[in-house]
This record gives sequence, structure tokens and C-alpha cells, in this order.
Amino acid sequence: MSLKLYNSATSQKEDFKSLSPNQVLMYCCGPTVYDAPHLGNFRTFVFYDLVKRVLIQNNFEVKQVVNITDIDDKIIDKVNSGEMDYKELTTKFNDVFLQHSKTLNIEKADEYPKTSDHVPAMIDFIKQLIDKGYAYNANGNIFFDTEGYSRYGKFINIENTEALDDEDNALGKKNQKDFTLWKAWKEEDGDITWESEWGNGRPAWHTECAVLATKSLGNAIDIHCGGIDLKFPHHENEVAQVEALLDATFSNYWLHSEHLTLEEEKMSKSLGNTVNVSDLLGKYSPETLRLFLLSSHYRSKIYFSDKKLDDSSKMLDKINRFIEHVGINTLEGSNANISDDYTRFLDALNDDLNTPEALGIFFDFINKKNKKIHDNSLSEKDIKESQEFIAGFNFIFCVFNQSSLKNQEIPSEVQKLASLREKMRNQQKWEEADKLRGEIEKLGWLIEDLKDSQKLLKKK
RNA sequence: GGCGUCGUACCCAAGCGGUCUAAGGGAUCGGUUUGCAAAACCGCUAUUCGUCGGUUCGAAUCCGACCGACGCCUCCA
Repeated sequence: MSLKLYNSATSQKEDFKSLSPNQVLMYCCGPTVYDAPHLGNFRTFVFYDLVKRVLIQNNFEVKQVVNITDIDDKIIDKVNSGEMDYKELTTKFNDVFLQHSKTLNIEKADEYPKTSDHVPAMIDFIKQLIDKGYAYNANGNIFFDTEGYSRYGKFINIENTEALDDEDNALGKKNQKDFTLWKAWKEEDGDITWESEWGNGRPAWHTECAVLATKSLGNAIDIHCGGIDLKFPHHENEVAQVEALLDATFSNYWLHSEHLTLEEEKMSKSLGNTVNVSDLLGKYSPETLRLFLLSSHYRSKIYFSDKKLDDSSKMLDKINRFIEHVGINTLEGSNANISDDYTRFLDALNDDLNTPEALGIFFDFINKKNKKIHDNSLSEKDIKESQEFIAGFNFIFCVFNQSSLKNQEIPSEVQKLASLREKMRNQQKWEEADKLRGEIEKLGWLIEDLKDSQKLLKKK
């Protein structure tokens, strides 16, 4: 089955067709680096990774750009609070973002352009919009003129008839929906400012993304991603600028991921109900977090709870045990030994990234093979099919990596206790054996007794 | 107020017109297995998909109303 994606621009699932035959250009709205990221942020970043991996699985070469917003009101607020200076703050949270991305097995993007490195290009971009009559200067603020742009409302049904409020009037806005491209310098901005022909100031968020995307990927891209909250107004405003200027389609597909919520309320820093990723990583493995995030469809809300993370952790155990039993020595797929289930798995992912269904299919497959393991009828073909499926599954879900395969070596201490236990069991000294099992568990290893041997598994 | 999304078992979560007496995971309770466990396997747990109507030969799936939850319209992943 060919890849289908739900396009927010048309509100429909569509067959995916790339601009050039085997390449996909993909722009993803990245973090604003002013604070520690929460799990909701990473739900979206893991979603980007999902999109990318599924594209790769479909043999596309993906060029992905994730921007880093480091010019922003919140950053300025934080700097003004005196906690950290500008450079220190933005560097710190940029590093945290990259570090967590790595921990969560998110594939590196090709570029992570920072807003502050491209301000001259933004000034130039705004100038072109003014020249074309799509933007106007009001007291040093530059606004996009939504009235002069007929395609405003790509993502939302709106009527641009709402009245201007006092604040709008004070700013000199012409229409309520007009948005800022350039913010004139204010005292609180301090030295976070750039010179332009309209006076000092800084580019506004929507312009930042418009410029970073077109500058790094070109004027026409395949996929633009972001969290659902960015759909309006951020993406609406971003696309309006680019398409006004170019008079051509900017991105063919717009993908938006749903929120992670805490107690039925969106997790967000302004609501103060966030769950910090660093904290979670102290309690759960990155694989658990990743599996948790991928076990709901990306367009459904996820209600966060520890119970669900525990469930995900158990799922992981089950998967890992299966992998242990089948045995695997490479994560490279071979395209041979493809089972029907694996094909269904790939189809599910190609059907708008249906990870929950794909997971279900994988578990179904595990159950079938476990039955065979149970009654000792696992064939060579079964093993090869399993290895192939595991490799393909792992490429998307990342439950373990090549290095962890090698790190499974059993410490000699554990090994010693285990063989002693084996001896005790053979002599039917059950109490001794059970005691040893307890000791082994304390060291972080579980024992599974097989027909005439025992298997050691690392506790997760 | 305007614009949207969602409501499937004890919990989570797919399915979006017929193969649905509804996948998969977790949990519970029985059973097989085991020296005992653990794991694995078998079985039980939704004739029902928020409620009420309608369309259809046929609906969890389409339409309408209502109830409930959430999101966007201001910063937000």
C-alpha cells in the first residue's frame, strides 16, 4: 500500500506524492529555547521522527529541517528576570532539546537553523512583502495586510470582520487579523535587537519560520509539520507570507499532531501543568516513553498518566522477551522472509501513520510465534520472519538499539550465582535455589526456567 | 460567541458502510505448565460501540438532534 497522509490543508487523507521522485523536503517547527521541554513537546518531536522514519521506510531520501526559535517574547522575559543572560539561556535549552532528542532515539535532522543567525534574510523577506504591497509599516511595526490577501484562511473558516480592539488601534493595525512581521524595539527588549530600515526591532515568529523554511529547503516543500496548536494562527500566517510573495504553493502537505493532556487539560507551560522530560527519564526508560507516545494515533489526544507508562513498560517487556526467545543478531532488514503480518504492519503505518494498529499487528504476530515456541514447533522460517519483522518494527518504534544488543552480557557475578542455582536445582535443593534466584533478582536479572536450562533476562 | 475535534469493555486503544457476536496491550479470575515461581500457552471479562431518532437490504462506521469532554480564535508542540 502506498503512503497516505492526512493533510490539514484539505482536511483529508491523501496519497503522498513527493515533488521530486525519491526525495522529500520536510520542515518541522522546533522548540523555542527558553525552558525545559515537557513531554507534550516531545510528543510532537517524536511524531516528526515517525513521519521521517516512515518516509525512509518507503524508500524516500528525506531532507529534514527543524528550526530553533531563539528570538521570542518569552526568551526576552526570562532574560529580563535576570536568571540567565541571553546566550547562556538559549544555548542551555538548545542543548537540552538535542540531548533529549538523542535519548529518545529521534533521528537527527539535516539542519537546525537558529532564528538569530538569519535575521538579515528576514529583513529582506519583509522588504519584499512591503514592495509587493502585502505589508505595511505602522510606527516601526510591520504588519501583514490580510485584507489584500484573498487566500487567508487556509486552515480555518474565519471571517475577517472582527473589530479592532484598543490594543490593535494603538499599534496601528488595519484589520483585526493582520499580524506582525517585525516588532519595533521596546525598552524591555534591551539589546536583543537588530537594525533595519524601519528602525530597530526583531522579526516576529511567523516570519522566522517562513524564512528559515524557504531559505533552507527552497520555495516549494513537500511536508510541513507542527503541533496542532500551531495550525492557527502560526501556520496560517506563515503560509500566507510565503504564498503571497511567491504566488505558488509553499508546502503540499501540512501535518499536525494532537496534544498531550494532563487531567483533561492541555499540557502547556502557560497552564503550569507540565511533566518534565528530564524527570520522566529518571523514572522510565526512553524506550518506554517512546512506546507510550506512539501507542496512540498522532491525531488523537493522549491523556497522560503514570499507569499508562507502566502499561507501556509491560508491553516493552513482552516485546523484549519475544526478541530474546527468537534471538536476533542484526537489526538490518533483508527484504526476504517478509510475512503477511509484516506487510500488514507496513500498510498500517502507510495508512496515515497508524502506529496503534501497527502495534496490534506486531503483538498478534508475537502471539502466533509464542504459541509455536510454546509447543516447540518454531521453524527456521518462523525465526527468519520474526527477525525481519523485529528489525522493521524496531526501525519505527526503537525499542532497542544495536549497541544494547551487545551490552546484554551477563555479569560474571550473576553468571556464577545462576550456575550455582542450576546445581542446587539438580540436587533438588529448592530452598537454596530459591534464595539464589532472589539474589540474582536483586542484582537486576530475572530467571526464566526452560525445559532443561535457564535463561537470564535483564530487568527493565 | 465563532470554528473544529472527540466519546468503543475495569483501564488504555485500533476499527470509520457488510468478513465486527469489534484487533491489540494492561488488569482480574480460572486452567495447562513448573519442585515453587516467573514467562509462555488456553479460557472467561462489549450481541455492543455517549443518548435518541433517521438513511440503508445492512451502521460503531453516513445524516440530524441532544448530552458530555477537549482544542483553536492571545503565547503555546
